[in-house]
Amino acid sequence: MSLDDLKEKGRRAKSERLVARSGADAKPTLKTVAELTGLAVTTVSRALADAPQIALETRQRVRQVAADIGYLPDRAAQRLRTGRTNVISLVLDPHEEILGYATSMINGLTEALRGTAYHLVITPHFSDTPQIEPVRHIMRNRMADGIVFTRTEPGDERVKLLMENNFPFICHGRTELATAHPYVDYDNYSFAYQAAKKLIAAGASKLSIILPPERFTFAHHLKHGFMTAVREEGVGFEIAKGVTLDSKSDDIRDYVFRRMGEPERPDGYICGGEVSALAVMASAYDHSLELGRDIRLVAKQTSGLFDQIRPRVETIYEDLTEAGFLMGKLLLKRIGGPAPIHELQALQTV
Amino acid sequence: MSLDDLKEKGRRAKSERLVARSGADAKPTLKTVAELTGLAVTTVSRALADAPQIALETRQRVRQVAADIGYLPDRAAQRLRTGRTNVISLVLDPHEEILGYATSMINGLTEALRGTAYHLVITPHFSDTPQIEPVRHIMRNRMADGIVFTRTEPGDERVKLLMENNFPFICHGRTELATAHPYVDYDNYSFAYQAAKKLIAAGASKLSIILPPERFTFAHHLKHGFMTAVREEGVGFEIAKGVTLDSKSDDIRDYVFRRMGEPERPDGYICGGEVSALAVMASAYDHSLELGRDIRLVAKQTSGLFDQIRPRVETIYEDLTEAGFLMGKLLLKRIGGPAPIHELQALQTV
DNA sequence: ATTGCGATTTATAACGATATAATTACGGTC
DNA sequence: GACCGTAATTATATCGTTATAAATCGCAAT
Repeated sequence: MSLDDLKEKGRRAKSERLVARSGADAKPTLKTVAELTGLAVTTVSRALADAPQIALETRQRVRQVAADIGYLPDRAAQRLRTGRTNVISLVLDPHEEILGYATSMINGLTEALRGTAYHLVITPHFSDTPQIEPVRHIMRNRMADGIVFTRTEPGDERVKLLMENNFPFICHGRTELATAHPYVDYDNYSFAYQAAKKLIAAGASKLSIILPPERFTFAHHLKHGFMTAVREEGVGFEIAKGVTLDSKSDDIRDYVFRRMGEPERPDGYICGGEVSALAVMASAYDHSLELGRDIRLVAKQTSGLFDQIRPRVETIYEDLTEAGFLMGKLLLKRIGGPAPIHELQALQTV
Repeated sequence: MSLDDLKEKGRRAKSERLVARSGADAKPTLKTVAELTGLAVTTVSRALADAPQIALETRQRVRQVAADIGYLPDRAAQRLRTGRTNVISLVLDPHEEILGYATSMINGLTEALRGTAYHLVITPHFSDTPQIEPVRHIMRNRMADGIVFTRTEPGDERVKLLMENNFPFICHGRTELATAHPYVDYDNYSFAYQAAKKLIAAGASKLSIILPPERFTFAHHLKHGFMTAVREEGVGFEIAKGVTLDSKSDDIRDYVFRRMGEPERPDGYICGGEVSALAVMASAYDHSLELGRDIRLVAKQTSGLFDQIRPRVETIYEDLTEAGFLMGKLLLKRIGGPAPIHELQALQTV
């Protein structure tokens, strides 16, 4: 086909388009583009997919026309035909009400998904059903191309299930399974270790740490880092009993308040979350104990919140937005092709 | 479980999948149910839809078989055929970093959507594109059956667009347009009014309020409530200049701190958000001003955060989770059939 | 027996995309 | 000019569902 022919074809297409404009306000489909270009639907499809068998010239022309009329492929049709959903599911545990936890993750994820065809679907996991249910459901019914979840456990059933079925996923936190799996984690060991060292260096003689529920892997990491530090320093310590970072904040405060009134009370607290840190501060306040003198505190900071808290508290930062972003990117890499797992792991430093 | 065990399990899963191609383990479709019941696909479809033309006995039998084999309709196919997406889009502004704002909304929304066929998709609205873009995109390309958005403006373009096109939506906050539209709002007028009255009753003589950016309707409501109260009481007042609730929290603190060092400083602050309230508290602390004596504060509380803040701060509660829940329910009602708009409006009391 | 009718069920055709197989066009070779 | 191979395009079938139209059945009325 000569250049002139192509130009002619283009002109024809253009005028037809003007005619069609008035006729159909309807949503443009491949058929629309096909009619405008005078090509077959199949050709248009392949042209837009940049298939090498389609002449470069044609590809460009199709691309142009598609852009002109604002053609966007129908997700449902693509999904039905290809089996790909273009959906990433974020399984959220409503217990994670730790202020901006979910928000930060979501912001990071959407940023990672930006410019891709992927949509982010929030799948709640209601407390009256087993943790694994939403994951199984998404996988079995192909509701998404990839799953993101959090609060990973040492022998996490979700990880097992997804690995067995070779289903793309990424989780925040990691298991203790022998098999490697994709994850993004924060170095909670170092967090607790360094927090303890800081407290001790500041003069604390008996440390206390409030841990997450024991079923989560990061509870073990925190505990391990904590124990290593206190043993190295030979300092007194205790682990908060009866409350966890998941407890209602009032319960945490009640516990800490009570403990502060007892003999041999701890004088250094490590808090893995912002709310629990505030609860410790409130307890100290209610006991008229002065922070930084009677009681010391190192908290994990995941938002800008503690910049406004007085008296100033020593914090160590965990970037959850970045974690979300990383998870998104790694998951996309995994979905694109089966990337080697060692490339799908990331440990954020303290 | 050992590495080899996992690998073996993986292999098994893989081969099962291959064998299952046409077997009973394949994802069940209408066709599967049709074959099992000896009925036509059409009949099964209608039976599951509880069409009255299908014999009751048949309906029950189909329902039973479908349940037995765990049949679930394919969303993509349904969407393609019916045009309904079974998706609700929540358009999120990443600027809404007001701690748990988004999380609360999402929790409420998922609770409202629970048990329905609707999925919640998070659509971010990036600051480098016009606010209306994601909404227009969702509407034009039928990416969702309904839209939820927040931070409504007096002449909100999104509301106009969606109303004009009769597209189901609900927003948090309301416009000042002549046309009624669905919304869920909080009574910010009363909030500011009552907050001011509380401060005055407690002895404050010059009030200050930090407002949201002026383009949002609720900024006007807050201002109006505030102004009404201070005029009624004939007390001094000012409106924070140069900072809004959307400002970086450090900037808010810097502003308040500076203002507190100047003559004729306000002695009563009204904060529409938790972070700004903390910034005021931090400023007071940094000036060694005592809260409740030198400076008073009434804050809007949307989480349990302030239960842990000391000294205790007077707050007025806004339930964002409930707002999300309400929005979900009202939107579903609107989607189900065109409910009269007056039934789709809710004003949460202070 | 034939017709008609309501009650059920079924066949067919789409929705919009893509994978696969088939077709056309074109230049070069003998 | 017939033949071939490559490049480019097109036809057909299909994903799983539902809307529409058509068909079947049993039974009563004629």
